[in-house]
Amino acid sequence: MQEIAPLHISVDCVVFGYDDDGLKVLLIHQRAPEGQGNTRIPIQSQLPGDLILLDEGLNDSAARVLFELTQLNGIYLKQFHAFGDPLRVHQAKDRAWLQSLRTHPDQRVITVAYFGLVSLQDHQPQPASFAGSVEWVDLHEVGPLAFDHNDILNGAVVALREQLESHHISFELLPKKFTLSQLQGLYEIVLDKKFDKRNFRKTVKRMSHVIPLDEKQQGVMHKPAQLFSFNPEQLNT
Amino acid sequence: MQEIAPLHISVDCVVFGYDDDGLKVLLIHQRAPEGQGNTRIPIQSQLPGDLILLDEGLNDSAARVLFELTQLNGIYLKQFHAFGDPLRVHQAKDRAWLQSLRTHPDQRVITVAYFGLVSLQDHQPQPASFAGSVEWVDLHEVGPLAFDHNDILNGAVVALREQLESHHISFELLPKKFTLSQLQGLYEIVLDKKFDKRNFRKTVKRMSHVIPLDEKQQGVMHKPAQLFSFNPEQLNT
DNA sequence: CAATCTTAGTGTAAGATTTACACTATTATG
DNA sequence: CATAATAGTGTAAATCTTACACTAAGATTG
Repeated sequence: MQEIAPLHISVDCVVFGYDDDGLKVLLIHQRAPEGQGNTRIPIQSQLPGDLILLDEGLNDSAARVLFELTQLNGIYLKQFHAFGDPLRVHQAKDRAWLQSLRTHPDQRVITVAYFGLVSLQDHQPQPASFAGSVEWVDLHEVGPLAFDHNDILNGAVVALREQLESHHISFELLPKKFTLSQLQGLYEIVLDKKFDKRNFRKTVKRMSHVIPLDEKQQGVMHKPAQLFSFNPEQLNT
Repeated sequence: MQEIAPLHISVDCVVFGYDDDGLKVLLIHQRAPEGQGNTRIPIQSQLPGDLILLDEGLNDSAARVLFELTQLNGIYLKQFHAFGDPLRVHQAKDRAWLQSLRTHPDQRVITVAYFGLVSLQDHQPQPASFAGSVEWVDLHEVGPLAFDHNDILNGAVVALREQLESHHISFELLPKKFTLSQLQGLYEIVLDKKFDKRNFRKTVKRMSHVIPLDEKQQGVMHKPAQLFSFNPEQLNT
């Protein structure tokens, strides 16, 4: 019987953050390891991710890794695809970084990718990481990333679009109390498509999981909007 | 730096086969290994799957493993989920089988699951396998499977339902030339839902990738139906 | 306190899509 | 040539979607 060499498995998280300013992704800017002046490591950005532990489930691993790298905790995380090209971590631009970090830098790594959703108003927007600086980057301003992380990001955007309407996940990106204009803005930015205000509101009123509150927006220099919230009881209808 | 033990990775394939008789799944019936009378191995059915090779991409691996186990070749295969519960291959019912088969039977295995689609009329319906007998089992008659394969199967059914309408994959399950009644029957069985014949046909006529042929059904003891085919050029519209 | 700025909030009519529904047509068979 | 079995077709009502423009409420400024 053929002996099969074992491989490494990682998780990578594409965390989307939303506020009135737009849709962001959480990236880690690699930091050159200290005391290694000899190797010139090109500094790149990458998605938060790491190898999974020996007895850890995939979902648990994604939550742990994300917390360790970014301090984000308890957010919505959903697996969307496994990436396993044998050469996905073997491009020249990535070798030096891996050599500074891993005991087996040439080992093939298969990654299970998750997308996560966060309201930037309800979470600290600038978490810090020991592995490098962490920042929210506008989706349209993401440049070339390490490894195959641009592919992973693109896959996450597709998954987000597909699930926004079918899976009632928009509330993960909004503050607990939100206005209908915020909800509409979210849809417009994620789906890259304009909606008519009146028609959008008609549609929302048919959704039983969006419930109006007896409360108004405060501190805005215009007519304050009514606030709404999602009813978690009805999210799976 | 913490040393991370490498893990095993497998692929598992949920192959759906369709004919006028209904929707089937391809299962492998485990065969007790020869010359090992001492261990009582409970014989179970399972999905075709195996460990991936060291330098093999995930999609390639799924195609290879499926071919090796079932002789099926060149069929539509799509990844839909990775299953990684640390205990997914460690239930009592599965230990004996793995011990007869693997050099490291206690090693954790993460599996990347694919669903496949096949027209039973266009493929040999009873492929043979060295690992055991292979059979098409009606979806409603699938009993308890080895490992977590019932979970994987359920996930595949959900993925198939979600993608049938949005991704134009129905033609993978039908013969190259098919009648509108066959197409309707496929939708009814996969989505578990009845359609009105006239309304269904109106909808299909709006699909530019379903093209009528100048040909009729033969050998049926009733009015022969017109045949249609899918235009692969327009499948991504 | 009046004027202005800014976004919130609302209804209707036309067009498009979806739904419900029943009979005739064509071939094979006995 | 009668029967059995499925193919194939149209219309009217109901529903959903779309396009579209003005008034309302509060904050700010002069």
